[in-house]
Amino acid sequence: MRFQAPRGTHDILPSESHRWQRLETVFRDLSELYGYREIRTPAFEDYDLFARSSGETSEVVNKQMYDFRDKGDRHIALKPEGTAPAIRAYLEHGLGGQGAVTRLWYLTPFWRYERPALGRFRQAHQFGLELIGSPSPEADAEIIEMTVEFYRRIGIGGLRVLLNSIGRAETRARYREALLAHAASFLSTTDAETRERAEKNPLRMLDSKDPAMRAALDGAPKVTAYLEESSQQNFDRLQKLLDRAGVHYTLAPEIVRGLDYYTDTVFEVQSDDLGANNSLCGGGRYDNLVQELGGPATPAVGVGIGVERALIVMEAAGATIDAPRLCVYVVAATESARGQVAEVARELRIAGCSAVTDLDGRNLKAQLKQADRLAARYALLIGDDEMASGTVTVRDLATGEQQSVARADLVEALK
RNA sequence: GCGGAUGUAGCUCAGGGGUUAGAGCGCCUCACUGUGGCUGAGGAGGUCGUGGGUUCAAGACCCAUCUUCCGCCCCA
Repeated sequence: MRFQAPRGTHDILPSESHRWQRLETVFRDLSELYGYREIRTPAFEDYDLFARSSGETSEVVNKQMYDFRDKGDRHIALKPEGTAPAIRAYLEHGLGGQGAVTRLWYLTPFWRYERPALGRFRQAHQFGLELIGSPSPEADAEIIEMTVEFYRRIGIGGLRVLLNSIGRAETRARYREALLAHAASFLSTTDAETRERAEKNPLRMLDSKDPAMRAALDGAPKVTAYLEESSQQNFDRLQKLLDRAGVHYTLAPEIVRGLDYYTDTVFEVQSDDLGANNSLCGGGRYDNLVQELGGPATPAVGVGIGVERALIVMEAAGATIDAPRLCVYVVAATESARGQVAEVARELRIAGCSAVTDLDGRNLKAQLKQADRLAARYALLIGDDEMASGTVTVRDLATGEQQSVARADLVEALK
């Protein structure tokens, strides 16, 4: 029996893990620059945490959760997103203190039971930012600016940043009715599935790919026309702040997001290199979530950035990341030198120089071949001659040039 | 959950009922017993995704199932 990784999951192999490491470093450095601190939450949580936060009728909760009963009959779910666990931990440990603004970042796997396609997996990863405790558009701008800066730093700038405001919960309820009323005649002629979906979440109609639906929504009221005064003011202010920060964005009334907890600002970054799943990241403001999860009324804003999707777009954009190179391969040119080879390798590693040696008694040629394959910068040859003279032969594997270096000077010579 | 394509060597793929299943790349050995890459010669490596069926005969045809890929839905 040969096993395979479960459907929709992937091994990250040595040939690509350095790309992941690079993205992680960029994101971590950026987050810390803005004063965010890392939070790590468990892989699984109480099922109800997600049911309550994302909305019982949302797709994620409805059909995409990996949930199960554990041996203590607890209803558990693998996390399908990162925000709810972060807020749960924030509340559980009183991170907000007496109303302080809290900045959190994380890197987390998440799980959704979906049919795999381009950029869509059953286990994926996301970088997340949560800025908790500020109602100001300045906070929204900070999150969006960081997101755009992240993409710039990994070499995929110039992406579509789509921005919208969906207002407060009450606003949205009124807007939903208006939208349903506009589409009523179309919905009465369409299939049951489409109708059901529309009634469950009318806003979803807005980003439908179905041409008939799009036609039916032609001339439909815009959510921005329903915004309350404070929402509109904040939205205007956010746009000014983004302009000032040099962030290019497009107003996109069709961006509504799939999770119920969003309020006012929502945004998304898209790319054409992702096929049907063109969303690179998604975020927005969620002013009711903290309270819904049992905390004090606390405004917050955040973003989830898809790691796999960022990598796909980087690949398509030709943004390459060099694999780390081995510094030296220490070769035993004669059998009697094997002890010395191990000793030299150990010294070099202490000095911070990566070193590999042959373990299986292979001959000189085979060892050099290994050195070549591992893309080592230098092969260090040690044989009877070198041992007699207390030297090491340093061979530059790119040029083939060799020079004899005294063992005492070796670390210095390799710098 | 629905639709389409797909699975043969480590990798990329050919073979479309008839001997012992092939190629390129990669790997190992030798030419070259203290020198990698280039060249030449030789070699290893396959339950043809899995299970059933049809047939004198199945890698090939049929059914089921799983994977991967793409689309729908949805989203990162």
